[in-house]
Amino acid sequence: MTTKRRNNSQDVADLARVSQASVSRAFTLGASISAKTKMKILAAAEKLDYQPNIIARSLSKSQSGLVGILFANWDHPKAAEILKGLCEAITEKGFKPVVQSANTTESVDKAFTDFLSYQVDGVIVFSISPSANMSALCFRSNIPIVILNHSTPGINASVVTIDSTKVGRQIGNAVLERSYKRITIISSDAHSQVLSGISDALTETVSQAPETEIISQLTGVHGYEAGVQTIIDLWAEDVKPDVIVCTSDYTALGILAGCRHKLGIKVPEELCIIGLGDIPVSGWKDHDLSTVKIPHDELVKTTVTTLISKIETQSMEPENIKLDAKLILRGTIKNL
Amino acid sequence: MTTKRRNNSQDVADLARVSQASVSRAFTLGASISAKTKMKILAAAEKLDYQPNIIARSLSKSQSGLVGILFANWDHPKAAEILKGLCEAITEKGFKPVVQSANTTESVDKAFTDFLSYQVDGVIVFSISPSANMSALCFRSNIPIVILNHSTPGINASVVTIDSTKVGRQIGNAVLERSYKRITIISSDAHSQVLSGISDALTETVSQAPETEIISQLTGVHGYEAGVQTIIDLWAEDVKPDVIVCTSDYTALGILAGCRHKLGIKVPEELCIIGLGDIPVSGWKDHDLSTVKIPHDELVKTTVTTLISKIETQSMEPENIKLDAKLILRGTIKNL
DNA sequence: AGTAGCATTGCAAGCGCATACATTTTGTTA
DNA sequence: TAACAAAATGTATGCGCTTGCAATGCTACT
Repeated sequence: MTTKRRNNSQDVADLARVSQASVSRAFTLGASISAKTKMKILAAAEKLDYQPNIIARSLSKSQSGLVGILFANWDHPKAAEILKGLCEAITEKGFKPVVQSANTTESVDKAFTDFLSYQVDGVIVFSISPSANMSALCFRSNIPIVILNHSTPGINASVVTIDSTKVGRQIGNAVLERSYKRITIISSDAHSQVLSGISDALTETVSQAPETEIISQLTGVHGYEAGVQTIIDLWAEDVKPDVIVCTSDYTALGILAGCRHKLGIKVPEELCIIGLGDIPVSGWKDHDLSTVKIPHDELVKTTVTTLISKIETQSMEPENIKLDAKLILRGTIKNL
Repeated sequence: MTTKRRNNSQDVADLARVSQASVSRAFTLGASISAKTKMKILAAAEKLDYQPNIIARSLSKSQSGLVGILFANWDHPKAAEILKGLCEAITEKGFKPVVQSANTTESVDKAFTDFLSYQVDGVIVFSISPSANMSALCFRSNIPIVILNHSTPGINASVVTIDSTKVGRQIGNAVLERSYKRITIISSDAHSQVLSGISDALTETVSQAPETEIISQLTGVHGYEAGVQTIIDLWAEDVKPDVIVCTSDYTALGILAGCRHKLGIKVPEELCIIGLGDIPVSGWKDHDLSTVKIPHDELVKTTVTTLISKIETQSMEPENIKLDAKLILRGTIKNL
């Protein structure tokens, strides 16, 4: 079967008896063309199944209309929601998202060179940071980068995150008000921007109250099962905080389950548990977990808006944007 | 700031003192070029941050290397996993995924025309079907379509789904073996291919056993809260099946919670509950829900493989591929 | 009627790369 | 060493579109 060529603007031009340039103008918003010939051209285009070839347009305008999304953390509880938001916002701005999955250093670099090859007009990175090399390369190539939910110093890119310092203070205050004393922090990712923000602010806040202290900080604990095991281990080692702050709801739920079903620890009387993320399950009656609601939607929109504005103004100035998250107090912390 | 042009193959050619064509060859696998000049060119390219411009390559080869993904159902419990799998498999095959979100008829059509404009080499559609118009247009344009997890008759596209008929029979047999008699089917999406397959096969299977029947079939019930409410309503109306088959785990979990916490119905003694999807929560001790494990990974890989092979062979022949799903019996059905 | 001034259209030159074809270089064999 | 095949390289054209510039058509005004 001979693959028949798609119709191009010349074909339309021939049918409509105009020049190829006029066809181009008919499909360019605000171009100089009379209503009459435009009609004629659109009719011809319709007849020929013609759609402008964006690849060719990209080439001649030297901008692709493509935005690269580098998505690292598919296990994030809101991964789908976030990616959906990114894609929709990008589309709405008249760009198209090209999605790459990557989490190792090499694959991230590979993804970036691919993006460069595809002439993306900008890049959004979720939950990971590009290498210094790549961010420098993008900088040289005038391709703005916005990083969502992660941050590495010394990188030439804008960053959008929650204000984890504020969150840390809020947690600290909530805990103090309820006279909890001994705190343990459990996180999955030691290098998380969010963790260090919360951890620092929490430390600072509680250190001002007598007899209050952070007795331990565990890292690399990730997921429900790990949570169950962790609380069992802690109690076995006689490390008994009365507050556990967890940078993941799943882990927090595991800890909660361990307390209730394995150890018979009374929550919130004996132990207060605070998660992070407010995944739907956390709100279910069965669990009723105190947690931090992260304004994902807002984060996502801000990320896209920031990137597109940089693309359009050709600005490579890095910005650092922090949005407020909200502490939600449910059954796993004492009522006041 | 004057945006400096990215270096192109001519720049590299000049630096390496070769022709532009040779540069092109240096970056084309299997092209006729000596190792020596190739080295020279790659060195020059390195020095100039040069990467071949894929947009230009696409134009001259008239194939973009882009695969459109039309993603409709972001609420699917495995949405992230599925999209990740699609993106990674596509990338691995040397293509790039362009993701569009769409669920209304108009937005789907819009997404398709966008895909056409971007000259995608193929399209994957998740959980929705393109309009007859669009699928015909793609057919005319030689752009193969593979639909994952959905199906509409009379569409010129390939389809990859689970073999829901088999699942229906398995459920039917499991239920019969345990002497449950009265069945209710609850689904979110009345038009789901999966639902009708299961429903038909289940009906057929149980109809061969005396006194066994499907007493009711509810549609449009979606999510945990809806599940809770549904079971309450059923009992209030005195509609009391002893098996509930649910085409969503979330809904099934809601029903389970309603039974245990609101109505005091004993599961699995008085009521058997079977979900669909095997989301992680279903496996947790707290719930231990019987369900159907869908081989998402395999579905995804098959989808991509099928599409790419069609792209490469220029085949527009629709295929209908069905994969086996596995019934997982846990605590919400009686042990044998 | 003549013409300035503007809107519309056509013409042609790229955008960066691939590739058919022509030409040169290399390697092989008698 | 000559002669020829094969490999490497160069030349030139086209992919489908945008856009600067030139040519044309139209309107209104003197």
